[in-house]
Amino acid sequence: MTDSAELPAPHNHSLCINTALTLAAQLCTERGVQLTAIRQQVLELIWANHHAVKAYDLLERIKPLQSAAKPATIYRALDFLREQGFIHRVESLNAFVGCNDLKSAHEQLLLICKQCENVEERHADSVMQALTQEFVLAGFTAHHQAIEIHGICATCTQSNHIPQLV
Amino acid sequence: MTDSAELPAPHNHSLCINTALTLAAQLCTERGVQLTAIRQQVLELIWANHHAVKAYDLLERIKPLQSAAKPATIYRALDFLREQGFIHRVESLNAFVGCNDLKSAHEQLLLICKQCENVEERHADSVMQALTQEFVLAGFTAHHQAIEIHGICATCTQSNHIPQLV
DNA sequence: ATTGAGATGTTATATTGTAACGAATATCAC
DNA sequence: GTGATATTCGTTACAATATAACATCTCAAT
Ligand SMILES: [Zn+2]
Ligand SMILES: [Zn+2]
Ligand SMILES: [Zn+2]
Ligand SMILES: [Zn+2]
Repeated sequence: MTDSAELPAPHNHSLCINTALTLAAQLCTERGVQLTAIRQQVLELIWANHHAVKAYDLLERIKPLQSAAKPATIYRALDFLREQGFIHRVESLNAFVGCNDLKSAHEQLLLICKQCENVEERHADSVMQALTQEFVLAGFTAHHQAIEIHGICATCTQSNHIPQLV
Repeated sequence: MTDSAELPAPHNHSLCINTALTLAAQLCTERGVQLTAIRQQVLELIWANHHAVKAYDLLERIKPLQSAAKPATIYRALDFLREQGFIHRVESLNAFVGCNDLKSAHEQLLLICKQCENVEERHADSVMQALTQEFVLAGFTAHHQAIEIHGICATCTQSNHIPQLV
């Protein structure tokens, strides 16, 4: 079931979803925290694609499942999912995206495509090392990092160069 | 006129302000754009210290000078100052800070202290080079970058280790 | 059964940011 | 100078994002 249009590259997105949900459930059990229906549904909605999703969009989308949902419903679920490291907040978009590496603690380096709106998460050691050097030089103790790059992704760059069929 | 309390390190902050305002005025002339009273005042208010300032705080602070000021007044000035590269938006705080290097085009790398709230701008070539490599690897064309690191600055780290006098 | 912790429901409000349109002001060609 | 043009600003209204506060529910441990 490959989905071509809006994904960072043609790929089996069901696998993305399944992996994320399965691992999240597993980690919650290990940690003795509850992946409640609401939390699970919000996580699944976030993983609908690789876009960054806005809180109020999530609210609209969850209403069919949770008719009582209010802003606090969403923000609480988002808080939980962030605390557990299941999602990242995209600061420059006021939006949220699924984390693609639940197994390792890591800082977020996000490549955000202006055209297709996909967000690709990378884990560049070289960048992090250079950054760490920079902190140390400045005597700064880092607690949390947000690295967000806006531009055009590889897929869009390619398709921009291919003449349209229609 | 050294101000000790809330600055990244004891320094002559009047110099920060003067430099920023003088250079901004100069660049506006060169570019044929207008540094109007409102814009100048907003820039000066932002440079009151090295904190990131919120738009609505600026609004309150400018009202004595511009009694007709409304949200749009501030946001327009902020848009202008950002277009001209005189300030940076701190995405993770929804706030704004003066740029400390008006002479060179550059991406923003901000060290944000949770304790004193000062924001220090750095220009780390090593980080940017590592980042660029990462883009190229991913086939990504970067247009705009935001690198924001939250933690504790050198000054606060030191003063935390010094027993309080009171 | 009682209790306590965590999760959710609910209402209200705070904070951040834009759209739209007309009036005022600066700029430039003539 | 005068009029045409673009830019800036005043003003109103509203959209979008996020949190506070308190009541209620659930469920497991005692
Ligand atoms: Zn991640
Ligand atoms: Zn793209
Ligand atoms: Zn700068
Ligand atoms: Zn500090």
